[in-house]
Amino acid sequence: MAYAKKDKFNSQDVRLANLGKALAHPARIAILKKLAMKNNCYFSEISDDIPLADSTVSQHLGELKKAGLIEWQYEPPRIKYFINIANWKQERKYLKTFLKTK
Amino acid sequence: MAYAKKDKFNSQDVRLANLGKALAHPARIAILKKLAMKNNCYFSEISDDIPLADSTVSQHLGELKKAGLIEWQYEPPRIKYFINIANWKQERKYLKTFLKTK
DNA sequence: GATTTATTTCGTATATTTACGATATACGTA
DNA sequence: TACGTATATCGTAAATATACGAAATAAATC
Repeated sequence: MAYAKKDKFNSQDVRLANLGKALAHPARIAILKKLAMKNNCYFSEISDDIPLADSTVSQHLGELKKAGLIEWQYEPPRIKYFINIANWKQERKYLKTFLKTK
Repeated sequence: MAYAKKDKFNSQDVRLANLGKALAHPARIAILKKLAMKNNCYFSEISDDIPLADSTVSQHLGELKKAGLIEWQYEPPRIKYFINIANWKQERKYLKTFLKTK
């Protein structure tokens, strides 16, 4: 397995890399910016802004969920998305500490 | 889809995503941390710390060069690496502005 | 000129990411 | 129960990232 050696990395470094990965696509940056500005958004409000198919936007939202950066709530027939403030603050703090060491 | 989806992404978002990409692997995080701590390092000092083949470490250094985050100097028969302070500060500022909007 | 040392580049295999359309699901409403 | 709306998931193709060892490169030294 090509990636077995990744296990040998420092867990702090893995964590920062995972955050980097979450931010590594302009669609995901745009989603986070929009959620930050509006506090919360329905899926369609997000996908209207992103030049990709709805299914792809949904996939990017999935990445942000996986990274713990966003949460969602059913509001039938729609779904409301918002930033997971606690996690975001935590990650941001982590990242800031890293940025400071330079 | 209310709007045309062929529009390109915002260049600011692309730039942030590129920074995220540069930070999206633990080896690259580890390299940056080490360079920050020691100010500069020879290739071998870096690769000794990273659980990957030398050629792969070189590849990761290439990614960091491409992102403009590091510079190097030939010091035969070795190569000294160091952080590109000006660019790093610029990118960090960019990222911090993004982080603040949350 | 040949050898040694340090590092990069090449060739290539495999994994992961990104993208789309089609289909499925969940739920309110007729 | 059937239908419409909003969104997710599936299947899959194409692009990109990651990893390694082998070979190439560059400069110092023998």
